[in-house]
Amino acid sequence: MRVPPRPFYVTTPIFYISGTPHIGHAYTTIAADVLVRTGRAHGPARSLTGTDEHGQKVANAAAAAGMTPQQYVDSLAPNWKALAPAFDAKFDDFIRTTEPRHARACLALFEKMRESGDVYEGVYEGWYCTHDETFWPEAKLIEGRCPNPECRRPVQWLSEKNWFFRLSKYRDRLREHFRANPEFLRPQSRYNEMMAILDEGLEDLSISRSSFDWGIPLPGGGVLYVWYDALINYISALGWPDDADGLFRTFWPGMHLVGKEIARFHSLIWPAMLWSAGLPEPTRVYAHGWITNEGEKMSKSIGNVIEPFALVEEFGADSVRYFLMREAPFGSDFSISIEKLRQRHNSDLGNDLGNLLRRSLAMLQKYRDGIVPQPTESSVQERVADLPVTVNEHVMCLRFREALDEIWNLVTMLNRAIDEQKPWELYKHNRGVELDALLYDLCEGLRWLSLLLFPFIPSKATEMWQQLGLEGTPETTWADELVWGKLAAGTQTSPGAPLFPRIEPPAA
RNA sequence: CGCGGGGUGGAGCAGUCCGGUAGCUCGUCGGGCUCAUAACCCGAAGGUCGCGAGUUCAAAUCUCGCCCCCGCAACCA
Repeated sequence: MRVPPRPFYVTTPIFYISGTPHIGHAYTTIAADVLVRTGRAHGPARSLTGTDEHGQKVANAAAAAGMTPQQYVDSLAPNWKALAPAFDAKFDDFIRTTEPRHARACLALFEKMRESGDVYEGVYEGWYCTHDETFWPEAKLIEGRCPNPECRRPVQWLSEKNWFFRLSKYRDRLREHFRANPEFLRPQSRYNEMMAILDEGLEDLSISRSSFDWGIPLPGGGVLYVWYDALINYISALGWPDDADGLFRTFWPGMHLVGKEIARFHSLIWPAMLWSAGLPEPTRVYAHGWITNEGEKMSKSIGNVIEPFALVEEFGADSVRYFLMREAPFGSDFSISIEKLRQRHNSDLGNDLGNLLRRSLAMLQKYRDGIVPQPTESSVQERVADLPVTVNEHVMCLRFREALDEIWNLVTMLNRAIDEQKPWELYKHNRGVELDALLYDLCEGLRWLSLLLFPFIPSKATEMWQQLGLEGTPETTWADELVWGKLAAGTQTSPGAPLFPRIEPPAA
């Protein structure tokens, strides 16, 4: 997989506002944040997240709560705005689909598509379950009732006049695009799935609704279908179509991070919409897997939902970020457990990394008054020469785990250097030159680690940076800073508290 | 024949697309070290890669058949 072009624009899905944030939302959010922070270390980069606020479900829930839909979504938006900061994720923009800038873009896109002759009026009808808000094909119905096992209510025949998008027209172009760009949709399993859908053919898509009015109103009546409206957020947030700030010009096309269940909307429908309006398709869609709790799907009814905010409270944002990025290959489903998270925290972060910083600075303190010495040679420099490029490639191709594996090689290398060279003996036998070389390698190696790890664990990486006595933060351009020997001799370090204090398992 | 994911040392997982000495983390056991958050380093034990057949000089990897587990139509990334 190639490194995507820059400038670099990455988005999370917009989250459906009437739910509550769970660990899966955090997963996408963190991945996007790691990506964009790494991107920013190399040049211009921009990130977007937000909320999806239209649709009948929202309208119903608002009515049930005795509020107008607008009051209702306003009351929920803060929950979602709090998600990213809780995980130390920083986004350049947060879009709500109820904002005027979004409505403007949606209507403009609708117009463009109509001008292309891809929008026509038709009748949308079928068997409808009011409770589930879903149309069911005749064949799916069970004894004339809703096939959802938890519903089984009678369905009714519904028929309304709506706008349709001629999606079928774009099948061949989509197939061609998929064939020519095997990296357009990742991972491979999703790509195969979409190809299979394309082989079967695409049906036109109803893109408006007239049975309720909580949506973006169309000039001739009715509102836009919530999914149609939702996808457009990726460009409405860039200021399209006016593009007064030049953001669209600079950052589009971008890359979408989504969950596997919405791969279809992002890799088939969305590109077709853009093409119809004469705009370029996204550079890439990455559909990651789901997180399960010890192998079981999280659900409220089972009662095994892992609350993201509680997790952060117990382990800290950096530990959770690290765990989610390190534990499994990005893309496939994986199971998390509190016990595994605790182990990663103690073993990788506490023992390997935190302890490395602590023991290194402690020796520097003891032998050299905490002042970075002047080195003569390095046993590490050559072996890390390729590290920044390797790590960047892995992250940009969403191989977060592999990136961390590479970074951890440096952690191990430094821990090993201490054991092999035994600084306490060098000190005892007055072998100052060798001691200085080693101590410098350790500090410089730690500085590199702080820079390389910043996208993953921003606040702890910054703490490392400060303990090393460095100015500013590790949020800088890699090309300038990841140069071996940049750490100035004479720097006064200031050792602090353990980076990742051990977390003991609950008493049995 | 609905769709999708998976079955690899005690646990959790890579590797499977592009066949060629089975790898990682944790755990266990033994050793080393004392700078450090009972942390660090080295070594060892432990696997017929779900089952069967086929292709091949060679199969965890390709082909066919079978068994088992888990997700999707629901609060959802």
